[in-house]
Amino acid sequence: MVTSARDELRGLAFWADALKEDEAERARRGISERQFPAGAYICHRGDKLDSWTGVIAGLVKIGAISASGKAITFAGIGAGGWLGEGSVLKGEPRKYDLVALRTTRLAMMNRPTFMWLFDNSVGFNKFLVTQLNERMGQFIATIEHDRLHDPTARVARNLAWLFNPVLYPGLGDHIEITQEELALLAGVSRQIVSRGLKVLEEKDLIRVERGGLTVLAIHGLATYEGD
DNA sequence: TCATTAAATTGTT
DNA sequence: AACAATTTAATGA
Repeated sequence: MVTSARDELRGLAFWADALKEDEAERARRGISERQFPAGAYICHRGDKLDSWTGVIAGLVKIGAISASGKAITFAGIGAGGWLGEGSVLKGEPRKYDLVALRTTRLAMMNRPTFMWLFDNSVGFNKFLVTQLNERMGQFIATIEHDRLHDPTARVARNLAWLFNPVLYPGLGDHIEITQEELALLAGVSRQIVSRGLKVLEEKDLIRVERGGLTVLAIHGLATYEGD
């Protein structure tokens, strides 16, 4: 049976649907896979990692270390998410750290391929604009709710990010993430996550399972502000 | 298939 | 941070 480049890509990049066959072929050739063990740094701030990066399986934390030495999480990226288009577009060094929170497989598209798609593919650009716009909205919302000190609300927000249906369309309503990993994302202790998830479950926003959870009301999660 | 053991995850203090 | 309880995975009869 004949499999097109687009079919091959579809398994690891949902945006391949928006590409024409020759574009998909080019994209596939420019992508290589790498694997990182749990806890490994994928890149440090300042590195010139000029590859556009997609998460095939696993979980990646985007964060930084502030001047005062505190670790800050900007976002968590689950399977199906792509990141780094900003740094690749501008040819700049990364402005943040990437850490694999668990064993993670990444698809890395080299810069020439990325730039070629950027210059030639309408479908690819549509995807990029959507992605950038959605991320922008996410950060605005973060700033708006800057005074979110209720730890449960922070957990809720980080969860809502992971489930952003625009950024990660392939994802269902279920995700496999341990409470420990969620604690690393939200920047709170595992105990807080444990209690927080129970609160959210009581409010029928999620259903807690072992080694994962199911989201029942994504909007409620995103707007949860505590009591 | 079932029982035992080890490892991982979660709830609590 | 440490501990106990619970669930899953792995192993071998």
